[in-house]
Amino acid sequence: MQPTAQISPAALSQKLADSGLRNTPQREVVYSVLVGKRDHPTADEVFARVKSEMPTISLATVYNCLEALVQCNLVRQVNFERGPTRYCPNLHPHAHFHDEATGATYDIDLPPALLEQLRSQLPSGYRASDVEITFRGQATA
Amino acid sequence: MQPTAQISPAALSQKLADSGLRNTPQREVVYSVLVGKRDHPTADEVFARVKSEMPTISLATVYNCLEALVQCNLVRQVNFERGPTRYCPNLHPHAHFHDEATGATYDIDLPPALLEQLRSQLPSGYRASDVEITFRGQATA
DNA sequence: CCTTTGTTTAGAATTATTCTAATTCTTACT
DNA sequence: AGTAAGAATTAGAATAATTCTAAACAAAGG
Repeated sequence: MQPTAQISPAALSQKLADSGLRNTPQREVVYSVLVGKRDHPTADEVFARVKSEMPTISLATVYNCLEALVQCNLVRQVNFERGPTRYCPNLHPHAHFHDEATGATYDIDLPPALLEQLRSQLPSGYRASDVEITFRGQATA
Repeated sequence: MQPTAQISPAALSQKLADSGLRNTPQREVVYSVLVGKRDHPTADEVFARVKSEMPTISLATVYNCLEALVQCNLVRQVNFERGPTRYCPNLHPHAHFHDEATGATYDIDLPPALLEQLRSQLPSGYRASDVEITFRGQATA
C-alpha cells in the first residue's frame, strides 16, 4: 500500500469547488487529520483528533466536512457490518481487511485485472459504478 | 441464482441445536418468511410479514430469531452503507448488486475460482474467514 | 414436580447520524 | 466600504436501528 500523497490546500479548494463546495479551515483540518493517520477512523475519532488542533469545532461540522470530502472524491466511506462509518483517504482501488480480533482495518491492493474479472460476472444490464470488497478474519502477522 | 431449498423443521431444529440453541415457533416462522420471499428484507420488514402469521410476536423477538439463524449459519446478514441490516437465506457464496435507483438487491453468483483468486491477494498472515462483495450501480434490465 | 436454563415480551436505553434554527462567514455586487 | 445572498458552522434536539433490561413463560432434566 503506497500512501496517497496529501494534496495541497489549493488543490483541495479546487476539488471542493468542482463539486460546488467551498474550502474552509475546518475542511482543511479534517482532511489533514485523515491523511495524517490512515487508520480508518470513525467520525468520533476524527472529531477527537481535530479538536486538539481546533478546539472549537463541533461534531456536526466534522460530519459535514467528511461528507464534503466524500462528495468531492477525496475520501471514501468504509462500513463494516453495523459499526460506525469509517473514513479512508486512499483513493487507489483497494479492498479492506477487517481484523475481527483487534478491530483494525488494513488496505489490500487489488490488481485492476481482477476487479475487471469481478465486474464481468455481472449479467448484462447491470452496470456497477463501484465494487466494495471486504475480507473478515484474523491477521496473525 | 438457483434458490436454496427450504430445510425441514427437524433440520432447522438440528442446526439450531448444533449451535446450542432451541427451536421455537417464532424461529420457524421467521425462517419460513425469509425463504418465502428472498428480497433481502430488513428486520422491520420481516417483523411485518411475520405478524400476519403470528400477530403477537414482538420486534425484539424477530431480532433475536434473526440472530439465532445467523449464528447457526442458515441466514446471512447483508449491509449496504448505513442502511438497516438485511437478511438473506441464500447460502451459496455470492455477491450482491445494490440498485441505487430502486434500492433493490440482487444476488450475483461467483465462480469459486474467482473467490480463490481474491483470497490469494491477501498478504501472508492474513487469514480471511469471509469475503463480502458488493456492487453498487444501476440495473437497466 | 421443581429447578434450571433458554426464550419471549414490552418498553427503556443506546449509538451513530441527521436535522433545526440561529449565528457567522464569504462572496459578489453596488 | 456597505450590504444582500448564499454557504458553513454551531449546539442541541430529533431520529432510526438496534440492543438492553427485567419480568413472565416454556421446556427439559433430574
